[in-house]
Amino acid sequence: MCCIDTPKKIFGKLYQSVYFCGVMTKAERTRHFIVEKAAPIINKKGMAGTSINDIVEATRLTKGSVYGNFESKDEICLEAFDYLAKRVGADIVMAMSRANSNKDKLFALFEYYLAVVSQENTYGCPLLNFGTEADDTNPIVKQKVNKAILATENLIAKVVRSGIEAGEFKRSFDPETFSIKAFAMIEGGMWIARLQGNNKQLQIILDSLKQEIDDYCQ
Amino acid sequence: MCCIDTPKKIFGKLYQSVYFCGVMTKAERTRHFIVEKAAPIINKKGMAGTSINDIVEATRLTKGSVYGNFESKDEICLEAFDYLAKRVGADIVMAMSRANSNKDKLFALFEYYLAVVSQENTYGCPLLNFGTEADDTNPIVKQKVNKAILATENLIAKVVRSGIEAGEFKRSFDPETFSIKAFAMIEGGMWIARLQGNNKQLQIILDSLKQEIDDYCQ
DNA sequence: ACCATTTTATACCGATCGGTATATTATTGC
DNA sequence: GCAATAATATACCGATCGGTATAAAATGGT
Repeated sequence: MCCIDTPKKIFGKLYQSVYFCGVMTKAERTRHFIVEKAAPIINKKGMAGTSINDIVEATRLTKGSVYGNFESKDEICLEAFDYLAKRVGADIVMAMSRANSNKDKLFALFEYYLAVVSQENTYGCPLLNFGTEADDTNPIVKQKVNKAILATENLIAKVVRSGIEAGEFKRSFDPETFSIKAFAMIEGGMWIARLQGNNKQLQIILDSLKQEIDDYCQ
Repeated sequence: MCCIDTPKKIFGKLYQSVYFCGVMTKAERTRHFIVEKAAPIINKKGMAGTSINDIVEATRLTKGSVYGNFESKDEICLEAFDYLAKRVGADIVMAMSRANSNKDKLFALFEYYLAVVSQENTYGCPLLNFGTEADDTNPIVKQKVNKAILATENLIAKVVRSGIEAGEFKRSFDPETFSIKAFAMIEGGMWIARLQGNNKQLQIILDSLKQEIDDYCQ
């Protein structure tokens, strides 16, 4: 589904890299390009902490060019969150799809988070970063994060449910409780890992979740 | 230890409220007053999202007056975090001290977080708010949050440990693992509660922690 | 290859940012 | 109560903020 565009020289500047679809118009591709470059910066420095100039520098475009494709900084932030959330969601589904049993799907989810937290240029979970900033300031982002939380929890609950139906897990394994608990532990654990600068506590948290799953296996 | 100062009229403006100690100099009291007013704003809007003007308006002082007491906005943010973290810590110790058994101390901790999350003008846990913003931008705040995390976890672990020694909990109850896990769940749970606008999931998370404690009681 | 349309760069806007010099006012030690 | 000191308000600084008008340049349909 993806294709690579030849980098274009405009006014002597090299400014585009990878596009997701060749049938996009120029404007759509540039919009996507801007979001792609802005998203990690916003995830790192926050919405309030990121200036248009940061985005201009990262894209190597100009302010007029950025505002030719977006109404406002706010719109860029919204699309940046959507982009990051969609990517995380896709990566999780991908990681889980490779596992065969439902237990292994849950374990794959844990491994994904463990891998992502130590990755360079990732700057932590976008749900946590955007969520904590938005909860008292930006109701639109807040609602988007809220939906993403519920979606992730539902994903976990669904796996547990199909594990029960497949006879893999005991019937006493409560999908809703576990999904809520596991998600809170993962987000809390990733937050701690980033602040501590290591995965020690996150590892303990994920091991504890794995233990709980094993206890519910039959 | 606390005393109430008569509100002072200066240039016709009423600008001071409650001080913690009467032997403070005027400057010390004003510093404290500024921190007291700024802290909830910074906790709500973030360090980058809060302007000096926000603090000027909240204190009803002037910019020159604020900068007469602080070197920079950064210094205010640091003291605001210290103030909030210290207050949370003191409230937790207070809540726990009223309980007799170690189990009840842990339950009291949970109740504290449950109460705080629905409180007006609280704007969520300062550790989470400052921590997520600081982790990629402000190493000093990052370290402060880091220390506060460890302190809280140690507090939990200590209660579990003395519960084991008192014969209240089984020896299989691991203090370190539980404290890490419980803290991640609480922070994650509070974060979710604030975004969802209700305590439903936090309640489930805390109930799950209580269940685990009960399972380790003998 | 041309021309209408889209997209870009330049230059600029008023507002606000964090921060400061200074004069005025309040406090404090005596 | 007075002088020395501390704390405050006013006015202002350059830089940067988010955003825009406009003209030049690139794109795309024919």
